[in-house]
Amino acid sequence: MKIATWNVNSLKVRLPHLQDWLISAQPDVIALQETKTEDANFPLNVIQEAGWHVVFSGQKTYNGVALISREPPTDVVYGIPDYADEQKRVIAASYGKVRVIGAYIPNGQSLDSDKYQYKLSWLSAFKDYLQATLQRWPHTVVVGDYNIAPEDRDVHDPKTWEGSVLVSPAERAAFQSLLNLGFRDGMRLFEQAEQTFTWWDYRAAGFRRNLGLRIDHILVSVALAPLCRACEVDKAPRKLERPSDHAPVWAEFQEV
DNA sequence: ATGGCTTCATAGTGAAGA
Repeated sequence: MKIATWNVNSLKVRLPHLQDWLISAQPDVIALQETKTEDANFPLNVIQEAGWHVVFSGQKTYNGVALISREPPTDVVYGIPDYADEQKRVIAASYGKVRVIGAYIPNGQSLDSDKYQYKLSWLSAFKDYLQATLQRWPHTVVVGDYNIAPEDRDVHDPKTWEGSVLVSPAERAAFQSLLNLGFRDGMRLFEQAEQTFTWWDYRAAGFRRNLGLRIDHILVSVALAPLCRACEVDKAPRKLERPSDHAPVWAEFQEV
């Protein structure tokens, strides 16, 4: 079973890239973030006609998440239960015994911003949600754009990023507290090349110079981790014309 | 160099992203 995540930065713009990637990578489930599409405008027919199931939760201009799958989803849950949030950032579903949560964690903007406080409280609610999810579904993967680079080795130039969002001690502590619930950082289950990133700045030729961050993650529950066979970034879509600034990340699992 | 580029909403530019 292959589970992937991709911040597409507008599904409308990236639909051709997504269609190509679904064919070339053959994921069983892919979580999308930043669809930036109201549900009424979601390209449902295009995806269904290509043979996929899809559930989604979107809004105008910002945010928006979706889960595309080969098999139909069950027990679909939208948002974080009991956490009022107008921003469409979370969607979850089961595929057989495997629970998949797709998330677009807030960016935070800057350390002195209200959005940073929103990010930290959001992460607190998300943690409670993951804890409850694990109790019901031991085989859970939590994928998406976390907007957190967990360690300095996940940052192209830690000095440049010091004092910014995505790398602050509080954000990194929140990420660690998610792992402490009983998850592994999927990519860290395997050897990765130095300077392996999932996002590169559009500006200043960020991708060509590998000025990136590793902020898109696949968290694998401890029950599922022994079944994980690989976890990698696919940089190929980032090289296309008019790419998303994020690359897809995928993990392969032996059947549960 | 607090910019660079890209998106959306708009019909000039501004907000936001990371």
